[in-house]
Amino acid sequence: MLKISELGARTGLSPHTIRFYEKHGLIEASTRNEAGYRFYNDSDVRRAEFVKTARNIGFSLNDIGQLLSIRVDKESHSCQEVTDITRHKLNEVNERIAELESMRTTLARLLESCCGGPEQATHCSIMDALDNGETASNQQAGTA
Amino acid sequence: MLKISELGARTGLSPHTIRFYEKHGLIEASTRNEAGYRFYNDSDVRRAEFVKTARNIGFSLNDIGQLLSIRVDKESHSCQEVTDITRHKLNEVNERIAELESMRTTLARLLESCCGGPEQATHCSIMDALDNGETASNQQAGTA
DNA sequence: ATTGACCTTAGAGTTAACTCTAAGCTTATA
DNA sequence: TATAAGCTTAGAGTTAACTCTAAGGTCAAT
Repeated sequence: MLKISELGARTGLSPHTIRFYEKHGLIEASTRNEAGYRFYNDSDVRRAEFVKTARNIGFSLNDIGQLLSIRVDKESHSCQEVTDITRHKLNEVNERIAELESMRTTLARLLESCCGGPEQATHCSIMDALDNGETASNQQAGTA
Repeated sequence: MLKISELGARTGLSPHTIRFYEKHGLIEASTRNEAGYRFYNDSDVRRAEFVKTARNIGFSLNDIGQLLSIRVDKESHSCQEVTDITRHKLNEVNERIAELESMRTTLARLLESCCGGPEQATHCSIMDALDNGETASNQQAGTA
């Protein structure tokens, strides 16, 4: 039976975070001593490790709550429910990557266009581009 | 001279957001009428459009504040200051993309491993993987 | 018995970037 | 002249996931 700081050492979560997760129904201490101290048995530890793993992968606490409710009663849930959650997360991740890649393209183009030196920014091509409303989907060509 | 809702239509920002940006020093209305209504001249509009462009690219409001302080006095700032801000943002974006790609790899692997069907989740390979602490940097091979 | 480390709770604070509300003027339209 | 649409302010609420604080009780070691 582990105390909260020991569970923290085991999982890499702080005691604060463990209590926070408990408040949100993700982790529980199945026993307490007379003084109210939390004690975690093997099953509690495995659940906490599940939470940490899912968190590392990038699932939100809300997603993890859904995965846990499947985990405690697998017979009543299907693989499809699990893949739905996973696929939904993958879609979110893909969308976010696409946004960031668009930003990356624009930022890289801006950096290429500017000398980056100690010159006054009076004719800085990055400032010009921002003034001219240039974004990823809107590259100006030439000098009009 | 545009009223706040007209500037909103021009930039795609809501009046609420424009006031919020004003509170943070990003946008200003250089004149007000007797009743206190904001009016935006051409220079104000260009500044607001600069803000919107920078925002679209992905700069934070804090970054934009720095870019604006260069913009209003370009002679006192160098191209290097501009590229420093840009490069820093690009680094952030690259780091975040790397994290998300790691998540994507793991999520895709999980999805491939699971049938995704109406079967009970009792032996779901995604649930098993989460129980076994599998992450992007930690692929288990075989059945040990 | 004392000290220090650790535990408890409720609740507030953090961050970013909005978003909304309430109460009350002002302006434009019919 | 109504009336609706739009403007003003200060300030509160939202979201996610923590993170910290205060005030106090407990436990292990000396």
